Amino acid sequence: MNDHRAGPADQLRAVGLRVTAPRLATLDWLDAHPHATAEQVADGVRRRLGSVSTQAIYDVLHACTQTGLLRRIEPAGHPARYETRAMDNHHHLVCRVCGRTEDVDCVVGPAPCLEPSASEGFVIDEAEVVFWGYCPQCKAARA
Amino acid sequence: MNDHRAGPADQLRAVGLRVTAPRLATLDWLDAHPHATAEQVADGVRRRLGSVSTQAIYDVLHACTQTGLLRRIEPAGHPARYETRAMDNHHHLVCRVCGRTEDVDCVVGPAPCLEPSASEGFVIDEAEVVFWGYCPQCKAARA
DNA sequence: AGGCTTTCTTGACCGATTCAAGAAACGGTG
DNA sequence: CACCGTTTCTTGAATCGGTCAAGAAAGCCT
Repeated sequence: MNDHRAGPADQLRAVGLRVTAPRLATLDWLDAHPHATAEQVADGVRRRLGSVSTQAIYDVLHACTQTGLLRRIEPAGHPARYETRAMDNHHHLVCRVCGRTEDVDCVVGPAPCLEPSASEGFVIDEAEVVFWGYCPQCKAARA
Repeated sequence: MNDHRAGPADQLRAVGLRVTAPRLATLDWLDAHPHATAEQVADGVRRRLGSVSTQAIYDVLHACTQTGLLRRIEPAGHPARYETRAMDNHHHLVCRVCGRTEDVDCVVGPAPCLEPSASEGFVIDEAEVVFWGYCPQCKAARA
């Protein structure tokens, strides 16, 4: 009834998507490897299923993103990354060099910087916060 | 001595870049048309100078971004945009449909959401905030 | 099991941007 | 003020991440 702690198959059914091997493998892989790129997901899924087309991976990621099962993050200058933590709007910490991405929970209480001063007639529905910096590895590599 | 209110030529000299027609035209155009894409900059520059290679535009934008004369914004799913307001870290309001971008001054006092809760060993040097929504035109078009 | 619809495979294609080589232009110097 | 070395611009090809399109295969409702 609820999709809290529901397996990937139930999650898919809950949003009206068919249950297929590429989709299950993608959701499983992303649960274990958050913030993976499409290419990394493809690698992981193929390791489990054998041959799967690149297009299928993109289709799966797209379908799951649109239905809210996945969240897509697109850090400037890096390929898009995906994560299963899609419902809460937490933020991200991104390495400028390698693109490594980590979760950051909301900083200033529940709703962070939402509500800008002047909105120019825009209808705003999301405030995205990205912290930019250098991960430990890349920081060490440039010294 | 200071580059406050200095013309584009002085700004270029101040950061050690040669003064060339494509650079002056680019900075002028962006002063008048903030948040323009590379293509829009190319159009504007060509309107003033005649033929200028696309690569030259990218080189100019790159050089000026690296030296701090320009700031590059890269909204997910849209081509990069550039602006001359590079020094203060204000934020942006982006239309999901057309990519139109507007400035938003800092919301919660001077330093907004900087300093995340857990930083995973990262060295953080910037907090980027993007407000996503629909501009008046695109909002009207989908009704 | 049948049949409609969704999803996957294959392969071409795309936009935005970058790389690489040589020609042209800037600007400090004699 | 002409020279020369370095920076910048031109030309043309290439790259990356991702999308489009058509048909084959598979899911799932009855």
